[in-house]
Amino acid sequence: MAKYIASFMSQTVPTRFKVQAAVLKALAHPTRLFIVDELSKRERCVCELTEMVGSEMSTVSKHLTLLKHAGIVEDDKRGVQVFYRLRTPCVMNFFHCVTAVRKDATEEQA
Amino acid sequence: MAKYIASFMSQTVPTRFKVQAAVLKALAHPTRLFIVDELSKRERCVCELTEMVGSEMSTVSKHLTLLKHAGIVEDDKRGVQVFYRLRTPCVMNFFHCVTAVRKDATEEQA
DNA sequence: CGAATACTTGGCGAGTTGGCTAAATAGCCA
DNA sequence: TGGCTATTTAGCCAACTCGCCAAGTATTCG
Repeated sequence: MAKYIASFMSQTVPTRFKVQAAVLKALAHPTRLFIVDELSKRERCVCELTEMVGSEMSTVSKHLTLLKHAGIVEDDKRGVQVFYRLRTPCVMNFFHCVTAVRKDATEEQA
Repeated sequence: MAKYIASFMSQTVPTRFKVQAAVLKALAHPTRLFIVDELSKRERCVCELTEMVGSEMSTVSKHLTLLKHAGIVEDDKRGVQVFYRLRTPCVMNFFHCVTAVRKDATEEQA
């Protein structure tokens, strides 16, 4: 039965959802959310973020690379340091909405 | 060095980011975004969603369970069918913002 | 009751993630 | 040049994800 419906659509799950999911996936990690939150205040170099996060610099660097590929942050090498900043302040809107979902859930759900 | 900074915070990456990341993680899948988009229009039973998605019902059911645990949808058994609907219409705000991030990224990035 | 429908759960396998350590790379300065 | 600092890359491994199929549960109906 699913086959008939599917045949009506060029793809069962449209590309736009894949693209959006990729962005959400990039944000869906506590450390990366923390980084994004910090970068919403001001730009930071990798070493500063590493201190704040409290894991290995290589790990933080990987998180930043991932955020960069998702189009969420951009980098800027100055001397020996690499500074990261948010590309889209809009990203911060997520936080309010996500909190709302969560609050709702904990209030009403068992 | 990271240890000194970390010691100032009760946790290096606060709990609120873990909670928010969990919600984002639940949304970070093409099929689940598709389902959320459909449910933003009207409630649907599992069999309807299964047809639209085009995978096994067991797979769709698992996605729905995951969304339910994240507090994004709620279910309602009526007879032999289970209807799902969004708990928070707010979730749809994500879509506009995520699209903005993506558009930005593809325009400016190589 | 037994059969059919709608759904959920369990288990398996391929692929991905996220942390670490170690090694490579890049820029600065003596 | 060599040495130091900042960062990225590579390689490893345990844990998790997501698809499928098969089996289990629940509700309706004859």
